[in-house]
Amino acid sequence: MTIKTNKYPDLYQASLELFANFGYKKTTVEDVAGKLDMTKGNLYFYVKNKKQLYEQTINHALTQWKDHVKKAVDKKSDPVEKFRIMAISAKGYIEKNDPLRRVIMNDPKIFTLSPTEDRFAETNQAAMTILGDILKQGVEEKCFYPMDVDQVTTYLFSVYMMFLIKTYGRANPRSAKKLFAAALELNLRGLLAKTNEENLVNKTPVNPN
Amino acid sequence: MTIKTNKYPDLYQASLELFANFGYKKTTVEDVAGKLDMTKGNLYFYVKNKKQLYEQTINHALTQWKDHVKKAVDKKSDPVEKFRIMAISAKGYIEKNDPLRRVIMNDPKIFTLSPTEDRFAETNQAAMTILGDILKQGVEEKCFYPMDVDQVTTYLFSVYMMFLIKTYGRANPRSAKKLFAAALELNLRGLLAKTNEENLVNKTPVNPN
Amino acid sequence: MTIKTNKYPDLYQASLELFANFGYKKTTVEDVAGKLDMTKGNLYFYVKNKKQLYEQTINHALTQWKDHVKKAVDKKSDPVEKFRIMAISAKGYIEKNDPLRRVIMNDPKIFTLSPTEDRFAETNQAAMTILGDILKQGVEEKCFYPMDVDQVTTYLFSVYMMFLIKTYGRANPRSAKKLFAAALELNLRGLLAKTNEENLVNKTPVNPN
Amino acid sequence: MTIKTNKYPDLYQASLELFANFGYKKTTVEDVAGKLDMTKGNLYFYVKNKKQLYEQTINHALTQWKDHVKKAVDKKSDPVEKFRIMAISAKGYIEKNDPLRRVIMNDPKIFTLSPTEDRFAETNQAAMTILGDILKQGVEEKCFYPMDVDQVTTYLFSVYMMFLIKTYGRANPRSAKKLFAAALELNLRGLLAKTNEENLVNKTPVNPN
DNA sequence: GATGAATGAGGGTTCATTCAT
DNA sequence: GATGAATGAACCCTCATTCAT
Repeated sequence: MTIKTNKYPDLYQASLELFANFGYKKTTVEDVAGKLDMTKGNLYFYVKNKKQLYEQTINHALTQWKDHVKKAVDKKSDPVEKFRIMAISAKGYIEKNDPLRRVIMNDPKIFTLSPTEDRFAETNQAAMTILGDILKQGVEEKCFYPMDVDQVTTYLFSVYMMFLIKTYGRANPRSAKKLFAAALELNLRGLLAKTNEENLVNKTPVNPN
Repeated sequence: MTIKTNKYPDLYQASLELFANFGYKKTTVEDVAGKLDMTKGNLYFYVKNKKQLYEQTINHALTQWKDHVKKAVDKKSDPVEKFRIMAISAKGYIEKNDPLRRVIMNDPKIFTLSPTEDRFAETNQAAMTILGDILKQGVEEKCFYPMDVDQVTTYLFSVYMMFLIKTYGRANPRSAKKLFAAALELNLRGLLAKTNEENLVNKTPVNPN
Repeated sequence: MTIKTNKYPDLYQASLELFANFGYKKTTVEDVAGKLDMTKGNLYFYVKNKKQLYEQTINHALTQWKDHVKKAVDKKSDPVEKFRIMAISAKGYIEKNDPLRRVIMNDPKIFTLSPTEDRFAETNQAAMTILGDILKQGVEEKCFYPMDVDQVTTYLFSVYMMFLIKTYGRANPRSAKKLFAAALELNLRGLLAKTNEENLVNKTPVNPN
Repeated sequence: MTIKTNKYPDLYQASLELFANFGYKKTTVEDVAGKLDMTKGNLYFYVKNKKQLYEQTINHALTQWKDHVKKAVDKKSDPVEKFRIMAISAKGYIEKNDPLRRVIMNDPKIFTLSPTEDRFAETNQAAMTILGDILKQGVEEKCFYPMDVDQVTTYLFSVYMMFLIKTYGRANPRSAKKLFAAALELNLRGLLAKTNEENLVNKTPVNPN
């Protein structure tokens, strides 16, 4: 009795890699099928059309990313710590998941600020909530300055995403690291209430690997 | 002697609008020719191929944007003022130039952090220099904290670009304005040396229109 | 001993409706299976292939139509009466059996005059015989003019079929009724021996409902 | 200086023949292009898509048929003569234009009684008008019985079309001829006012070739 | 400068049919 | 009897690019 194998994980992986390497247009449905050792026709048994294959693939990958960060953040209790660990774990994940990074880089609309035309609204919202909760907590506990949490959340989320996407995997990693550190410092400087600035002293090492 | 009318301005405008509306792939060479009341064949007299048409068009538009900001910045002398006016005039320009904004939104690679594969390296560099000079001056005059100017320049430049692109033209303008103000404050808070924080009081109105 | 339910009646009905609505080409085997709450694969247990499914379905429906007319005709004895009742009952049946009508409308080859390539030769022959017998009887009894019965049978049969198919179910029913009456009158005028023309006075009402 | 050759006549002919031989579905756009010694791509320069190619082709052919009949009818003045010559010339044309006949045979919807969904409404209307005018004239001149001209026109038109289409080219031509003669006689018998029945004596030979 | 026509290389989709379980 | 999966063969249509005139 064989275990019915769920083909979607493989499917999403193959698909993500191809879209990353060749972009949406140049990736053929036949390419994807070929990588899975199945025929074009059969691929259409699992997926409605090329566009949907693409969106499902990305959604799957984004969800995994978000879950990974969420898990890391939940281990800390201090907002500043949470903020740092969030930034670091998001960075760590995308550093190692190059295909996802490249796909996003080619399709900037994946992170839109307008929920209307956001094909991944749900996933993106869930991810933003992680950040929003940290800021909210920080403001309540007075370690962050009293800000308009929603606005700052939106801003920081979109900025971080694009920043991570564009920074890693390219140029030399050393300069990427410095860039990341500079950005993190700048933003934390901005966030902190003046009385708390001693927090700028780095408690969590930026690059844990 | 007849005045030979230079067709490129019209060409760039038509092209930009179409690429903005339909994206690179869906915009056909015939669309562009049609908008200019010429035939496909004739368009190839002016332009080598579709890709080059696209890049020339964007380069043209980016250069105009940069010149507009440069002109505004040169009118101020104080670094904080310069920083503010830079942010505001860049924002003002893109707010009114929707096609450019939409084109960039569809092609995130227009602003790359790696100069290697940057098709608009020259123009982007020139634009970044404007920002870099402001920061450098600010650090020298000790109104900004002593930072790694190149890193921060790179970070802020890319972050601002993407932020502007994604924010304006969509959602309601009121929320865009608030978002912009929050971002500007956050970044200035981060930049300012502690002794200068009274500068946070807004001297230049954020929204001059 | 379980009562094995014969699935063919349902199968034919579902099939007929789908072919009527979408035509042969656009009706997929999966559509038919779906309407019967079975899978494509299982449908192939009952039917050899799509083409055969189509032909069986039509043959089934044509046979029922023919039987209905036959039954009505057999109740009369006078040829003129028979002719009229034949026309009327055929019309009545098809008026109420819209799917059949639409299928025939989409596939004119169902009624071919050449028996060679007639996929429904047997059924069509049986139907034509009903008409032929009426004419023969009419000629023998001298109420119809002395004609070449086979030719006229063939002509009238095909003409009536196409006429019924094309007339009913569409446009407004009132005009259809008038059209039918005009056709019937024209043909009866043609058929009648001159001495019998008083028969044109309608004994059987054209529209008995 | 070469004369610019209009490619449409060849195009329509090639197209008509292929659609006649293989039907709409089985005729490939590539088949048509091949027959014209051009590429698929170039065919799309002349024609929007397959469906439109088909409809233009048929419309062209129907129009030619109609014109041919119209020309013949216009040479006569007596309604009975006109009626006969109309029937005969229509028959003669379709007898020799087998591709058109076969195309129509495969697509019964070409002659619809409902103008709504008639893709060839205009052409069909023009053709019906020829018949309608004859009947009207005949009624006015009292050689036809006083009928509802519109109804009878519609009936006779659709009946004749289908009859011609289905009769010729198939089976043996001898039986076709007899069938046609029988039909014509039947219909004329029906049309004639009683006082004019001597007209049934055939003045125009049925088969002039 | 301008045009109409031609080319050719794809790529996405659909579906009838089969078959192991 | 029934199912889910797999196959494979078509076919339509798009478009960037070229070029003779």
